[in-house]
Amino acid sequence: MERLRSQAGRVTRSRRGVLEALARLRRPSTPRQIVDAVTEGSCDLATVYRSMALFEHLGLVRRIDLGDGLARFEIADNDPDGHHHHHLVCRRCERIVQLDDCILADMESRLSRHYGFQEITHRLEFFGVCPDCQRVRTRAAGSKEGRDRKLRGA
Amino acid sequence: MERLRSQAGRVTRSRRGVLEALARLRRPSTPRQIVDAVTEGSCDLATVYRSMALFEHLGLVRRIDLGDGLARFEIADNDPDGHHHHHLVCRRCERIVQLDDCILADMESRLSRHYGFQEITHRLEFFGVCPDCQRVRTRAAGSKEGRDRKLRGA
DNA sequence: CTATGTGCAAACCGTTTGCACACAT
DNA sequence: ATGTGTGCAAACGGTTTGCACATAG
Repeated sequence: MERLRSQAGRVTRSRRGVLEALARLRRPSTPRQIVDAVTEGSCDLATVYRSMALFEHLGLVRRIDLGDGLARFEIADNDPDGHHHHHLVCRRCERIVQLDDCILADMESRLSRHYGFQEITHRLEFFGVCPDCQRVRTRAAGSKEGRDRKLRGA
Repeated sequence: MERLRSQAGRVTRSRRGVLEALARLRRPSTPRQIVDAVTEGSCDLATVYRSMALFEHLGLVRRIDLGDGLARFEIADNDPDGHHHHHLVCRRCERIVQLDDCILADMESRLSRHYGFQEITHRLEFFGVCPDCQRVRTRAAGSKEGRDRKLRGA
């Protein structure tokens, strides 16, 4: 929030609401989920998109792509840049596990050496069926909110 | 093609054309690129989507997600199932390098043991700036076709 | 007071679908 | 002959944008 103030951004009710909502959700969330989670007053979808663009730019938020065509965002509350993580996502319910270490740094430097590419980054997600969903043959076990799309695995 | 015939699918001009086009392109291609590459006669976008869905189901084609919101497909000419690969994609031009070994199998089994997830798969892509594009400060070096969207890196 | 942010509605764009016609078998 | 596939155009759904109004500074 101070980050905003100092960087020539205005602190509005919407922006505060959106950021609080995202913090409260405490998981990678879609713009739709975010508007629904805003408590005081309401907030337009367009505003969420615009805020997310801004926050991402400021490094307050990270965009996650799970390959189902929906944008997801999560708070980048860890150290600003040095740290990123990947996810283990249940194909049936919404469960998402954070994986906190990433072993791909040396992979990247090897690729750089081998192919001459620079500024290499990566995108890595794992998909599977979580323990709860293994028990319930058919459908999601964990959460109650409506499923949107099936996640296609790698 | 025989795969189609045997599996209760009809061998039509469109399907042949689409598959040939994809083979000729020899890289992960968007539906748009595929229609444009069909030589004999023309083919509707909808047909490409339908054919890709079918071919993917038959294991003839793989769907690639590079995170720019466009579907891409590539021929799955390698062995049907045991083999998959990842990509190293230039953020500026269309260059895509195939990475032929995947070191994540044991990572998956570790995740399975640790979190209890099953049927684990993954999605892994690397992004960077290819050697040619490093020389040309501003724009794509390699190919001539119009850029659609910038690829957001991991 | 004024520049920035917001809501609303329309535009966009890739993808999917309904339907009547075409064609492989 | 007939059931499957195709083109066309409309529908869809997430995201983006234009514009007039609201508001933080």
